[in-house]
Amino acid sequence: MAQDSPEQLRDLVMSAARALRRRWFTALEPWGLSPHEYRALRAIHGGDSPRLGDVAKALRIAPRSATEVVDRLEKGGLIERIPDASDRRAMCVRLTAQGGRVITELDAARDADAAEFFADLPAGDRAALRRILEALPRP
Amino acid sequence: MAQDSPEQLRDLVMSAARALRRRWFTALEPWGLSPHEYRALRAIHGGDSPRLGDVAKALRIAPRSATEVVDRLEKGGLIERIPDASDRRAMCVRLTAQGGRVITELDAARDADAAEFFADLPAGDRAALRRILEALPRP
DNA sequence: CGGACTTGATGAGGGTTCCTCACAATGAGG
DNA sequence: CCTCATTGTGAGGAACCCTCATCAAGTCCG
Repeated sequence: MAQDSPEQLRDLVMSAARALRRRWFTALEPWGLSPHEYRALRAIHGGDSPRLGDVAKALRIAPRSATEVVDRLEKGGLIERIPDASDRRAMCVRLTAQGGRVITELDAARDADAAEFFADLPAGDRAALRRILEALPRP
Repeated sequence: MAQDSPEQLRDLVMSAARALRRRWFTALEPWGLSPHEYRALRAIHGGDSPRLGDVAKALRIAPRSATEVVDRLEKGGLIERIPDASDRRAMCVRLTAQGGRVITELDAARDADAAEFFADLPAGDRAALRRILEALPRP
């Protein structure tokens, strides 16, 4: 019998990821943000007023596409463009007060959802899951 | 210390899924199919000459969008539209001989890739991973 | 210094993939 | 028959990504 076959494990991993992603989408809805915009907001939050080009690198998209994501976030009042002090060609991006609030709320919602998702897992299983997943090939 | 925290587990699951998805995408390239087209091909293969509407349901997309996916696959010679015997409004979709060959090859490549991905995992860890992932909430 | 090349963001235009809405053909029920 | 629902699809649009061209500004080098 092909118990614990690689195909089965792959499907289980993908299924768990899909469930997480779907929950995340749903949790994101009240804020009117797409997953991609959240990712950008997060990159800007973590990157300490990064340039547009840095945002593009963080999101692995073309610089031109970063302009569009930043446009949307700026239109929503979550971030603002500010000139780079050391290079007058470049624009930096930074969270507004509202953007800071939103990302705090979103991170909390995301963590709460993760806690709920793994709630029924005993401590031993959590440790095993972490150890096993960490042993898998990196992207 | 927040060891084995839900957030960490979530990130690990997502990371493993991302790695699998990226490998899959790369493996798919030689056939010139997008992941979505592969999924459609699979749904058609498994669905025994389903209607366009059934394909849409299986892929969780709007019927209008199923038309487009089916258009592309038909253009590539992998499937063909045939009239529904019992309802003259409806069109059914079925694999061509080439489509059958392609999906056989793709499934084999996908399974081989999964085997490689989980190759270094001991049997005990495989069993534990399966058991733990199966215990998680379903989508 | 001053010209040549590079680099940062963005306008213009295009492709993919999804959507909603409208519609013609067909089926189903009074 | 005469509605009313359903099936696939044309039309048109939104989101998201791309490349290429452009302009301003930095950098390099004789």
